[in-house]
Amino acid sequence: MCTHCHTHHHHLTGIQKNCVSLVPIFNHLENRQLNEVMNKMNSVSYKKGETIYHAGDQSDTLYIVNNGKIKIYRLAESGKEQFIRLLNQGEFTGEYALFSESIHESYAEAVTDTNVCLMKRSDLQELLIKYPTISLKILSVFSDRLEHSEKQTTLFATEKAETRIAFFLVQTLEDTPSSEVMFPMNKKDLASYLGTTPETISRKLTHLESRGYIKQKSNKRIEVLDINGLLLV
Amino acid sequence: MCTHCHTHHHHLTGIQKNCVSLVPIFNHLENRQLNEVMNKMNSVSYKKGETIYHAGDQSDTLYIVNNGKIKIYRLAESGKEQFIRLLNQGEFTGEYALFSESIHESYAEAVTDTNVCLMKRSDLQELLIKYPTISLKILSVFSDRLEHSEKQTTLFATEKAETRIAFFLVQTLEDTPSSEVMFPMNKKDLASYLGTTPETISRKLTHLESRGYIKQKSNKRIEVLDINGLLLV
DNA sequence: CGCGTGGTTGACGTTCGTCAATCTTAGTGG
DNA sequence: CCACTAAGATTGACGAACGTCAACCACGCG
Repeated sequence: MCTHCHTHHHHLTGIQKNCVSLVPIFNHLENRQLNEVMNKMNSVSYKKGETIYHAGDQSDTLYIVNNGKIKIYRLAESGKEQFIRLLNQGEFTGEYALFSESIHESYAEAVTDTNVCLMKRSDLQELLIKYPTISLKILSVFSDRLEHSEKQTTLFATEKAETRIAFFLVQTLEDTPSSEVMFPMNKKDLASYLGTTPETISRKLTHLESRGYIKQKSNKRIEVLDINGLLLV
Repeated sequence: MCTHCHTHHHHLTGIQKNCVSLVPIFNHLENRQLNEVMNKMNSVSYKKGETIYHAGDQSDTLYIVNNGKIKIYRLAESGKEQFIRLLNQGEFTGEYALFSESIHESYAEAVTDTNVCLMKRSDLQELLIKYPTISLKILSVFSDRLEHSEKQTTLFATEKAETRIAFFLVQTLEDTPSSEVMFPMNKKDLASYLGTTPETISRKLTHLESRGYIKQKSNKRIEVLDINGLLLV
């Protein structure tokens, strides 16, 4: 209910600099333009577990993660939570509220202590008109997300739980140099991201291990032994 | 395999006019600008059943439906087809290839005889830089699609087949004035859109009818008797 | 009038969610 | 640093939901 029960630290200088210069959608700008963008930013901190926005909240703000992690999730009519994505440093949210409806359909919650930079919709729109290349960057991020989301939908619609888990492992592995997957979330969130339950994840991981495809090192760490095997599940 | 086995009708005048003036992403432009956009457009016709692009195809083109219908679908690793969306007049596709990767991850196929307008990526990007308000329109469409896709993912991940079908009926009903839903596709495509099978759709519709929520008038036509009932399924 | 495609129905097996009991881990306070 | 607690993860037993396969039906088209 309460979206304002967080620690405010407005107008911190130096912090906004990260939000702008480290972020893909802005970091291609020249120095003078970067400064202009920075001046439109505010900054807020949230403690672990605090809610940044609720479904149903009015919104006209772009949120950029300065440091920390934010999880975006939805609630189905049935009340079940569905994990959508984890935002790391430099990633943003608020998009739907910014360009279409002005109320949120999802929830954003700080997973760790988190500092975010804010920009008002009107300021952003001015910037987009003034520096059209920013739009191109955002369009690129959007189309990536769209692609990802549609792939995810197809995965849910057509594949069984074990396949979804195997795919998740392979996909997560691609982002790391090692052969070890480290879950960025607990099993409950992972389960809701994969459209299943913690129990099923446990069972399927055990099954994959017994087939020799993976080795469970600890609760959140898994070593992948046979990628090709996983992909054939 | 063959993306070129279709009837070409390049440089038709008058047709492009529709593509530009009827389309939400362009129709807010002034006359002089509309003309400029029009000059960058080409036009191609496809017969019913022809493929417009394949997953894996190289692409640098925006496709706008001038008339007819196009279905976008994906193939899962398992080979199962998953229906993504139906494009009607004025809607566009090609986005992912345009702003991120340059290869398609989905398939586009003409459902009826169809005429589409084309614009090359480089031309579009020039326009976006020159007229930044176009980007805002596209951003708005993208965020709608993203919203829809994420909602769909949540639906698949958390709700059972009967609920998904009920939601589809209610959602489709919202677009029409009457209390009758007319499927724009056959049961096979509908099933793949809803992540289930034709058999299950049959059974669930029968079940919903026996509960008095709907009445099946014919194969593709369903009258909704009790929306609230459906929403509680 | 027959043929074919698409839709329906039934029987059956698999997958997976649910609930409860147990085990493990991490965090807290003495 | 250890003991205790609470939260999370695992395992088992069970049943519900749904996909699959096959047989059958119905409608549209030549």
